[in-house]
Amino acid sequence: MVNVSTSREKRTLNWMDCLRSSGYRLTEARQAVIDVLAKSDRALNATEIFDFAREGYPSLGLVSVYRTLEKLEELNLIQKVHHPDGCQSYIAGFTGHQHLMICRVCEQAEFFEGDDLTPLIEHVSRESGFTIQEHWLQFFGICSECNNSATSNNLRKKSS
Amino acid sequence: MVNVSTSREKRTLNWMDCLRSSGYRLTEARQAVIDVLAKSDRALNATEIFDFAREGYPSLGLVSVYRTLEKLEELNLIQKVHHPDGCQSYIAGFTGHQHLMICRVCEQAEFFEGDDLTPLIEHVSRESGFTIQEHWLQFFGICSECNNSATSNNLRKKSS
DNA sequence: GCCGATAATGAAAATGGTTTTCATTATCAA
DNA sequence: TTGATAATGAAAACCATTTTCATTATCGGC
Repeated sequence: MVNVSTSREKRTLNWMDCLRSSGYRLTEARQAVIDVLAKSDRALNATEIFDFAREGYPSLGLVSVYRTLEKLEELNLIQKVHHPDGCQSYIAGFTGHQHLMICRVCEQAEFFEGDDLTPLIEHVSRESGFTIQEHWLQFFGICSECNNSATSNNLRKKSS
Repeated sequence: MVNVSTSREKRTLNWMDCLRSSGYRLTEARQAVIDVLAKSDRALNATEIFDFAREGYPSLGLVSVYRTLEKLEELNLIQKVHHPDGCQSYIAGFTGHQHLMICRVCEQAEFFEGDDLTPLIEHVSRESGFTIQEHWLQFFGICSECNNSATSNNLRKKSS
């Protein structure tokens, strides 16, 4: 179990290095986007990133948010998060392919390792003849913190 | 392993019964949409459904497609399929919650049972303190048919 | 079988998220 | 410092979905 917060502070610098060493320029707009995303423990959509980033860099354009997201995803620094209603958001990736668990109350996200999935994949693959190349696993629920405040406080719930 | 094609013919009638017994009217527009979706072995998006359905019922409006999808989903007759690029499509559901395996070549979809997932959910839940309420699992790969034609024919591949 | 309340329809307009275009600006290697 | 060009922000374009609205079709009651 790896919490997203791990070494969140170094991440900003690390990402900028990645961008530079991939031949991309280091601009203020990109830094503003990276600052927001690298520090967040929940997935954010383009508009949210835009709003947060403009607090520190008001001249930022929404287009630059999309363009930066594109680059960061291409470099595997962030990954897409899919929501049941179809909306997309982005969260800092840890390393390689990981699975997400998302709290419906505070929206905090945690990664978990999915090694235990291998037997299922093999089983399904054998039975169906499918060659499985990629998988997608997300859990939705209530994190321990929100669980606790719910028991002590008996309500407090966000929209579904 | 349950193939989507199971009792596909009866499905159209069954869905119309469901609609009626839920107090919805039986209209030509709805039948046109249902005909398409009930017979498809792959997930279709609203525009695809619209195009296919108009072959048999040219006066159909796109809005009615969306409205019918809404009702069918509400009655748990179809389920949403999420694609890596974010687009949404719909496929006939079998019963209750099932997981999907989607062929990247022919787009055919097959359901598989996910009972084997329970230990993983319990494990993650115990370690993280998360109460897991819902999960989402999709596999992407190549189905056996497309696997075969690929080996015999060595190319033939759709866009990623 | 007809009637009438109203659910459902299709066309057009509105909306909202994302992408494209383009002239201007900023970055960074030489 | 300079110059090629990557990156920017604003505005327009796009595209899927939703809303609005006047018209039409369904189906229970007569």
